[in-house]
This record gives sequence, C-alpha cells and structure tokens, in this order.
Amino acid sequence: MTPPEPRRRSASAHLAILEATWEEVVEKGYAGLTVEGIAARAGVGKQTVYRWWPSKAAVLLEALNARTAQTSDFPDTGDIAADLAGQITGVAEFLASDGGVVFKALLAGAQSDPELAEDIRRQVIEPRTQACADRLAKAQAAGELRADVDPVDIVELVYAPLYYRLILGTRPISAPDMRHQLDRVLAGLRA
Amino acid sequence: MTPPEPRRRSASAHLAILEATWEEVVEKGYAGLTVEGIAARAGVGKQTVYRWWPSKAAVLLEALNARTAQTSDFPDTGDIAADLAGQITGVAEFLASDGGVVFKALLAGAQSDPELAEDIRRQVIEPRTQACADRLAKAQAAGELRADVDPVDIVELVYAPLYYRLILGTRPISAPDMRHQLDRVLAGLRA
Amino acid sequence: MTPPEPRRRSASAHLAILEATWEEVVEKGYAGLTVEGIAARAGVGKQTVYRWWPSKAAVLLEALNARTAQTSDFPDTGDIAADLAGQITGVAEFLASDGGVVFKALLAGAQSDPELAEDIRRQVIEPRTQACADRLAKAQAAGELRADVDPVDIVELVYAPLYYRLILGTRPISAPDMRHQLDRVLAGLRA
Amino acid sequence: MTPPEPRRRSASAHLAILEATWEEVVEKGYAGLTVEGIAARAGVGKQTVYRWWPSKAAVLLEALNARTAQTSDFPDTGDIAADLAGQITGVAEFLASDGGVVFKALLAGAQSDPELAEDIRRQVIEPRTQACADRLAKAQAAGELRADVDPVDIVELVYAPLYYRLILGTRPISAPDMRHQLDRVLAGLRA
DNA sequence: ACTTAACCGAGACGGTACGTCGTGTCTTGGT
DNA sequence: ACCAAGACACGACGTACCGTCTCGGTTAAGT
Repeated sequence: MTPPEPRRRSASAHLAILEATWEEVVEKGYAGLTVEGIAARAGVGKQTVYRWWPSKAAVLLEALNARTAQTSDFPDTGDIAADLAGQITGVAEFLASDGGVVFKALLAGAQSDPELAEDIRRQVIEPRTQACADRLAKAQAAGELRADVDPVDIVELVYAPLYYRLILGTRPISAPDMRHQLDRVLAGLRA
Repeated sequence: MTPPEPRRRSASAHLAILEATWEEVVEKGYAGLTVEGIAARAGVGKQTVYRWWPSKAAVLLEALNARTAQTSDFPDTGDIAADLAGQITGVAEFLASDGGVVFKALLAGAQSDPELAEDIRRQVIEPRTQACADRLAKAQAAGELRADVDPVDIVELVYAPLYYRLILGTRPISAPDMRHQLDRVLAGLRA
Repeated sequence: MTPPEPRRRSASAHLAILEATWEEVVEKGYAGLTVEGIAARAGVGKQTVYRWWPSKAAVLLEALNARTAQTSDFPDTGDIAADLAGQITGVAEFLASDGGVVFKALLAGAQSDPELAEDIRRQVIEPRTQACADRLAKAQAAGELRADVDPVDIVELVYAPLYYRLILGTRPISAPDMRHQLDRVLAGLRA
Repeated sequence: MTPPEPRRRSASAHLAILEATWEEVVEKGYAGLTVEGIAARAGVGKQTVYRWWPSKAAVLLEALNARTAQTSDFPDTGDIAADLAGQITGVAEFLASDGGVVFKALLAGAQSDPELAEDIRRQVIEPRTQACADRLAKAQAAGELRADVDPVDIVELVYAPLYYRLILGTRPISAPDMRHQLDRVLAGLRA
C-alpha cells in the first residue's frame, strides 16, 4: 500500500503516525493495535491515518520499512560462507529485537490481507532475496558452490530456519544458532 | 456430587461447531472468522461456544486437530531419506490444501495470543517434532547421518522451507519442490 | 417511531435512557443532544439505544410522552370558556417549563424527519386536538358556540398563539396572556 | 487604517453561495444542509463561506432575505379586513412554496442557536409585525376595530394559525383556509 | 505598468459523532 | 441441567462534517 503521491501531506503528522504505530505494536501487540490508538498517540485525527493508508497493517509496513531502509546490498568479500554468516547474524539480531515482534505482527496481518502480503513480498522479501541470490550466483560461478541448485532455493534453505523460529516460537532466535544451521546447509551445497 | 467429566456436553453441538468453524475460516479467512458467525452457522448459541473454548482460535485449533489426529508416528523402513521424503510429501500436500489455509490462520492468531501459541506448539508441533527427532536419532545411531548435529536442529532444517513458503507465500508449496530441498539438506548431513 | 414490541427489553435500561435524554436536552439543547451522550449518561451501550429507536428524536418523543401520558381527556363543566381556559393554562405552564424546551427541540428535529413529524402528530397533537374538538362540538350543540365553524379550526385558532410564541420566541408564554388571547378568539365564535 | 466595509468581497462567490444554499436546503432539508455541500455546489472554498457567515443558518437567513427583501410596507385601502386578507394571502402563498420549506428549516436551526433566533426575529418577524401593528392601530383609531386590544396581540392572533400549520404540519397551508380563519379572528375584534 | 496584499479554490488538518459490528457476559424461555 | 436466542455494556470500526489552517494562483487597488 504505497501511499498516494504526497501532495500537501503534513510531514510531521506522517512521521508521528509511523512512530506511534511502532510504539503501539511493541507495547500492545498486533491484536491491540488500533487505528484509534495510533491516531491518539500521534496526536492526529483518525481521518489523517485513513487518508494515506488503507489499513493499520499498511501503516505498520511503512513503519517497519522506515527503520530498515538502509539494508540494501549484499557484501562480497569473495568468501560466500563469511558473507552469508554476516548477513544472517544481522537479520537474526533484528528479528530477535522489537523488529521481530513487528515483523511477526505484519505477517499475521498479511494472512488475512492478500494485498498486504503482496506488498510485504515486494517491498521486504524480494529485494533482499534478489540481492542474496545474486551473490550466491557469483559464488556458484566462482566454484564456491554447486551450480546445479537455483540460487533462490538456496536463499530459502538459508533463511527458512529463521522464519521457522520466528513464527513457531519453538526456540528463541540467536545468531550463533542460526550460523550453525547455515553451516549445515552450506555443507550440502559445496562444489 | 462428583460431576461426570464433560458434564452434559452436547456432542452434536460440539461437532457442529468444529465443522462450522472450518468452513467459515476456509470461506472468509481468519479475519472474517467470528464467534457469532460460527454459532450462527452451527445453529448454536454463542454461549455454547464460549462455554467450551476460550477463544475462536482455540476452536480453530481443535477443528484442525480433529482433522489430523491420526498422523501420529513416524515410519521406519531403515532408509531415513525415503522415510523423510514420505513424511514431507504428506505434510506438503496437507499444507497445500485447505489445511494450509487453516493452519496459517492459526499461526496468525497465535501471534497475538501466547496461550494459543503454546497450545499449538504442544499439541501440533512438538509431538511431530519429537517423533521425527526420534527417527533421526536412530538414523544417526545406524550411521546413516552425522551424529554431531542435534536431531531437533535437523527437524528444523528439514521442515523450515515448508513454513517459509506457507507464511511468506513466495512460491506455492509443492511436494516435489519440498523433496528437492530435503535432498539438499540431507546432502550436508550424511555421515 | 414506536419501538418494536418489547420482547425481552431491559426495563431499567429503557428508563435510564429516557431520563438521560430528558436531562441532556434540557442541559445542552437539541443540537447538543447526542446518542453517544445519552448512552453515556444512561450507563448504556449505544447499540441499546439504536436497537429500540431509529433516531435521537424518537427517543426524545418517547421521553416527552413518558412525562405527559396522563393528560388525556378534556374536562366538561358545561362552560366551554372555563374549560378551555383551564386547559390552555395547563398547556401554557407546561410549555413555559422544561417541557417547552424539549417540545421545541422535537419540532426542530421533526423538520428534517417526516416520520418523526408524523409520529408527533399522531401521538401528541391529534389525540389532544380530537379531545378538544369533541368538547367544542358539544358546546356547539349546546348553543354556546357558533355551529358553522369546524371544531378543528377552532382548536387551531385557540392553540396557535401558544405555538407562535414557542417557535418564534417573540414574547414569553404566560398563562394570563394566553387566556386573554383565548377570550378574543371566543368573542368571535359565540352563537 | 479604517478598512473599507466589505473589503474586497467577491460578489459572484457571494451570490453563488446564497443560490447554492437555497437549492441545497430545498433538495435535502435542513439536516442535509452542510457547509461543505454549499461550498461544493457553489464552486467555492469552505473558507469563503466561513469568512462571511458564522454558520450555515446565517447563510440560510441571508438567502431567505435575498428572496423576500421587497415585502416591506403594509397596504392601506381603508378597509382593514381587505388589507389583512391581501397580506395573509401573500404570506400563505409564500409559505406554501419552497419558501415555507426554507423558513421552517431556519426556525428549526434557530432552536439550537439563540443568536440566529434573535436575527430572525429582528430581520424577518419584527419589521413585518411592526408594519402590521401600525396598520391595525390606524384601524382602531378609525373605529374599525376594538381599541382595547394591543395591536401586537392582534398580529399574533392573525398570523399564528399560519405558523401552526407550517410547524405542526397538521393541514397544508392554503390561502382560502387562512382567510377563513382571519374572518373568525376579526369577528371578535370589531368595534 | 507594477507591486502588493487581500481574497480566492482547494483540500489537509485535529476533532466529534455517526451508525454498525463483534466481543464476552448475562438472562429468559423451552425441552 | 442445558440449550437457542438474543439483549446487554463496551470498544473499535471507517465515514461525514466541523471549523481552522496552509498552500499557490488570481485580481484589483494604489502607486
């Protein structure tokens, strides 16, 4: 739900809404997240929220994006194992923090809202998947990894355990754990 | 004065509620699932729902369990790869059907309800995880797999891609895809 | 807007709403009268108001009726002038009190709501008009008044000055004033 | 530093607003009359309405005045009965048309707005009352009418039935009806 | 002819109330 | 005793207008 072109949109209200949304969801969880609550905490009329976003989930998505915008391209030191380990550590740390709570909330919301699901995929998942897949393709070309596996499948194998823990809550997400799992995945993919 | 366990619970109402819940969630999604809707479709008073379950999610969990109760123990043909492939095929087929929709709904609900999350883990995840981990331990003992990896970690590696697709919706869940991913995981775990 | 047959209607909520409505309208005027305010003061959910009345004006009408139900039949002492004077004094006193404020509010509301207008006519105006007209017809038969004027026209002549002052607010409604006006009307109607 | 009275008011916007107001109130009634609707129909910004009038009712009052400005002084043919009949016919015809709808709307609005009520009295009611009362005083001096009744009371008696029908809607306002009522009133007032 | 400031349309803003929906509890008959 | 039906207090929904507030863009004085 990218908001319409900001014609004469109030920057301060916009920002206050994103901040308020983040705080509300961290405090009260997704079920306790309310457009009314967001507007009240942001000191804004409800209409101002509805004017620019179609649902509370869309606000939440933008609030999340606003905090993770920088994470764009993938490192390339020539050592794919190290590069992946570095990335997965960062993601693990993010998901173990408030960011994880918010992201989980977003995924929950997406389940009843196909448009939101599509937006999450397009804005959050795909860019990162693509960057990672590109790096993996280079590693395959360099002979570091088997070339007979679709890089997108590798991305799935590498990141899936993170989401598994995030969603099922079987065990907490810890960076060392996730790196171990990464090692095991890579063990089956070497050239 | 010892009351008979389930006092005078109406079996027919109970069943009608589970059926109605399943249909409602498949038709309208989790967000459109309502105790009122369930009661109305089941031809039952709301109170009858509230009497036996704490929340709509709990009903949904029981509705799911009622449809998957049989799946309890893990096959053991002596060939761990074949056994895992068989299991994962079954799970993939289940999650690709209405069952997947309902399970996804349940996970969404669990995100705002720690008790439900705990119930899902205990009733759905852990028994299956345990059964699978036991089978994996036997395979390790038989020298089919590396013994230096916690079987629970292996379960995570093996099933995570399924949940990844279920939750993120990046690509549809297909049994052959999931078997390919399984092969790659196992490639890194052979003794 | 006669409320639907009170199937299992809560008598206490019903009453609290009527009381609250009266107080609210007296305190804040018709423009300040709010279903939300009524519900809050009555300690009742908004839905409970909407369940039984189609609009705030309908509640107000019933609140008014609840306070004037007794005023039904017309005295008959054999002296039409005295009987009319007695009645008009009572009405003047009522309209000069809080009742006037409420009644005026009701008329204002009726202006944008034809159904309410109809209800006011049927429940408030017509019964009283009819009773008065009947008494006037007897007076005509008894030779006290000209028989060539429709009694309903006489009712109009007799009561119109009251409404004139109520609505236009040119001068306050006072019982002696209204009796003087009555005298002048009757002066033209003697047999 | 004395600003020229109506500084640089746009005559066309002003007029468009009055027209739009009249049309809106006739179409949708007073309750459906909104400043937003007026501004939109007049092709004008809301601010332009608020700049010149304190409320929608004030606009309505001016819109009404703009259509009835001419009606100023009272005829004097020497026959008070004929003069009153002529006047009342005109008023009845006006009130039976769209003008009645608008005037009724205005009275409704005045009920929650004492300032508006005062304005209506001063601008609409009193000038006409005064003109009529003056003519009546002359009639009393000429011996056409009893001199022991305050002319303002007579105005009230004469016009009240009109307002009675306008507000209560018991019967439609028709010029012949109103003239009959006038006759009966005058019957009691002859010298 | 050229500033320059009031006025214009448009419409975003913080608010209040709307009338509706669903929650979870409570009450009333009926079986 | 338990049930269906549904009223109840409550809280959030998404919408409509309120009256105030910028925004540029005319437009008519007053130089």
